[in-house]
Amino acid sequence: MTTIKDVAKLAGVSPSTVSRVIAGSNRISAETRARVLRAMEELNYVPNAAARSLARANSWTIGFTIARQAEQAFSNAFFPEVMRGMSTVAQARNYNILISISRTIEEEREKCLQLIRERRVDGLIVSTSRINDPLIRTLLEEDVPFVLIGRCAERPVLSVNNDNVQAAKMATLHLLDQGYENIVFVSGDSGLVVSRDRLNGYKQALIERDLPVDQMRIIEADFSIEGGFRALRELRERGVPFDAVCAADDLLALGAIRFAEHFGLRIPEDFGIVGFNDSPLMPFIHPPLTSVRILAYELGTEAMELLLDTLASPNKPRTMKEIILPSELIVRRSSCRLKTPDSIRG
Amino acid sequence: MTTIKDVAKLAGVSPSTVSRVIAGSNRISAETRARVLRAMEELNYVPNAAARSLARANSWTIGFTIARQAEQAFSNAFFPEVMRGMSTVAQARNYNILISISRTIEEEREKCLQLIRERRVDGLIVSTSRINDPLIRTLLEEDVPFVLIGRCAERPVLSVNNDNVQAAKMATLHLLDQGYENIVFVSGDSGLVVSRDRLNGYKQALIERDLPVDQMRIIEADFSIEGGFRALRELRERGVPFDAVCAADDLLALGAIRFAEHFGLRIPEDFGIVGFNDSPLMPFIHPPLTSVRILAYELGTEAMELLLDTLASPNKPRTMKEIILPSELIVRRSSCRLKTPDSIRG
DNA sequence: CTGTTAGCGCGTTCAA
DNA sequence: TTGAACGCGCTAACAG
Repeated sequence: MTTIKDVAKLAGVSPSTVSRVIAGSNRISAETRARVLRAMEELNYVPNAAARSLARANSWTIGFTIARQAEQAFSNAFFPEVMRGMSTVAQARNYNILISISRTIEEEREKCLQLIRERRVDGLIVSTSRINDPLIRTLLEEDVPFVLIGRCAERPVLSVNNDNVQAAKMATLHLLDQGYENIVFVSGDSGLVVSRDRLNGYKQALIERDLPVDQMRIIEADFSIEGGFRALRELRERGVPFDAVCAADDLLALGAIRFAEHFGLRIPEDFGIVGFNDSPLMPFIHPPLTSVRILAYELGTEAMELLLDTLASPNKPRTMKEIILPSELIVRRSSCRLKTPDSIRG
Repeated sequence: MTTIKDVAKLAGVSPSTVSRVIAGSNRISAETRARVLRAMEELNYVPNAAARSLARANSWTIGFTIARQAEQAFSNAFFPEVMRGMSTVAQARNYNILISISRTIEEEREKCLQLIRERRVDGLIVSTSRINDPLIRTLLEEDVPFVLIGRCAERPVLSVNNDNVQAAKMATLHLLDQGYENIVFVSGDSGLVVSRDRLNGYKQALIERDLPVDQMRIIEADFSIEGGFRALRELRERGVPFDAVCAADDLLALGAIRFAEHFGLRIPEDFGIVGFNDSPLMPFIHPPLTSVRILAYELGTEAMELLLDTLASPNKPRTMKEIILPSELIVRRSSCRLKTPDSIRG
C-alpha cells in the first residue's frame, strides 16, 4: 500500500506538504505542488479513507435505511429510483452511500444508531416514517443529521415528500367525476404517515363534495395483492356497497382487479380503480390501471442535496425545511367509465 | 465522543484491556471483563469504525456496484431483491454494504478502483459483466477480492449465476412444444454475457430439435418496452416470418405484446411470447406472461456468502468457485396455445 | 492475566 | 512556503 510518506519521499518533500497539496492549500509554491502531483500520479496514490476519517472526524458517507414495511414496496420501482437519485447527487459531491435494510423497526433503530456512533456515516436518509416513529425521536434526541423521505407527523424535520394528501384527493375527485358514487379506501399499514396522509386526501375529497365520510368504507390491508383482494372481500361480506376503490398502492389496486374478476364485476363499467405509485408496468395491466405517479428519482436527489447542504454548514442553525414535490394522476382505463379510451393514456 | 480511554478509566484498567474485551480475547479474567463491559454499557460506548479500520487494515464493508446497462433493469425487481439477499447475509456477519451506481462502465471502473484503493471496502460484488469486461480484468490484475453476479466469459472467477443457457433453452423448447414453428430471439445488449448465454440457450434448443439456426431471426433491442416493439417491427419489415418470440427480458416481452396488439395478432393463438425475470406483475399482464423466474434474493445471499468466506481465509489459495442457481419457467397464457388456461398459473 | 509502547495513515498545529 | 511533532481511536507486540 502506498502512503503519503512514499509520495513525500519520491517528491523530496515532507508528508505535511503532500497533505497540503491534497487539501488544495494555496500556501504552497506552484513548483512544489507540481512535483508532488507528479509523484502521486506515478505511485497511483489514493488517500486512505480510514485515516482521513480518523483525523478529520467525518466519513464522507451517508447511510440510507429501509425497514421491513418498506421492503415490501421493494417489489415496485420506488426504492431503486430513490437510490438512483441519491446516488447521482452523492457521486457529484464525493459522498458514498451505505445501505441498511432491516426487518423490524427496532432493528432499524439499532442499526442507525450504530452507524452513527461508529462514525461510519455522517448523516442518514430515512425512507419511511411511522406515526410517533421511535427512530425519528431517537435521531432528534441524539442530534443526528438526517433527512426523512416522507413526513414526520409530530414535529417539523428536514424532509422531502410528495404531496400525498393532495394526490389522494385528486384521485378520489377523479373517481367522483367519473360518476362513481360509493368509493372505498383501501389503506396500507395505518401506522405509516403516508397511509394517514392518503386517507386524509380521500376524506377531503368527499367533504369537498358534501359527501359523508363513512368509517365502514375505510379498510386497512396487508401490503400485497392478496391483501387488497381480501380487504375488498371483507367489505363485501360486511354488506358495504361500493362501486369504486381508491387504493393506497398499486399492489392493493391489483388486488382490487382480482376482486373484480372473482366477483364478475366489469372494470370500469361496474367498478372503478385507482392506485398509487404508477409502477412502469401499469399500462400493461388488464385493464390499464389509473395511478398516481410519484417522482421517486427526484425525491432521492432532493433528499441527498438537502442532507449534504446541511452537513456542509454545521454551525448554521438547522431550519427544518420540508420540501414537497408534486405528483401526477395518470388516468387510464381502470377508472374511466365516461371518457373514451382514446383520450387517455396507456 | 466516548473513546476506549474513557471506558478504561471508568473500569480502572488500561485501554488495551478494553480492546481485548471487545475482541473477545480469552486471556482475561471474568471479573475484569465484567467490569469493562459494565463501563462500556454505562458510557454507551461504540468503537470508532475509522480507528479500527486504520489499525486492522479492513473496513468490514462490501461494495456493490451497478453500471448503466443494469440501471435500466432497475425498473424490475431484480436488483432490489439481490440487495435484500446480500443485506441479510452481510448483517448476520457484521458487514456493511456500500453501493455505487455508475452511468458508464468507465465510471464504474474508476469508482470501484477508488473504493478499493481508499480501503473503503474489503471486497466487491459486481452485478453484471460484459464480454471482455475491462472492470473484471482490472479487478483481477489488482487482485481485488470480488464476486461476480453473473459469469465471466473469458476465465473462471468467483461468481454466482443462474443458468441462463439452460433457462433459455427450456423456454424455447416450451414454445416448440406448443407448436410454434418460427421462433425469433430478441436479445438485450449483445455485449453482456447474460445476453450471449440466453442466445446460446435459444440456439441449443433449435439444434436439439434439428431446426436451423437463422441469424435473421436473432435481433438486438434497446432494453425497454419500446425497444422490444421496434425490434419485432424491424424483423417484420425485413420480411422475416415468425409466430413466437423468446425475449431476453420481460420488458422486451412487453414490447412484443405491444407489437402483437399493433399488428392485430392474437396471443397466444397467432403469436407466442416468453420473457425473462418473471417480475411480480407478470400474472396481471394481459395476457399473463410466461417468464423465466430468477432466484434474485438467493443470488444475493450466495454472492455475499462466497465473498465473505473468501475474505475470511485470505491465505487460502483462491479457488475460482462458480455457483449456479436453477431457474424455473413459469408458464402462463402468453405461450400456451395447446394447454387450457386452467392447467397453468397466473 | 494485564499494562506499556509503538504504530496504522493522515491532518494540523507551531516553528522556522 | 515548508518541516517537525503530535493526536485522531484503536490494535498488537512485547514485557512483566
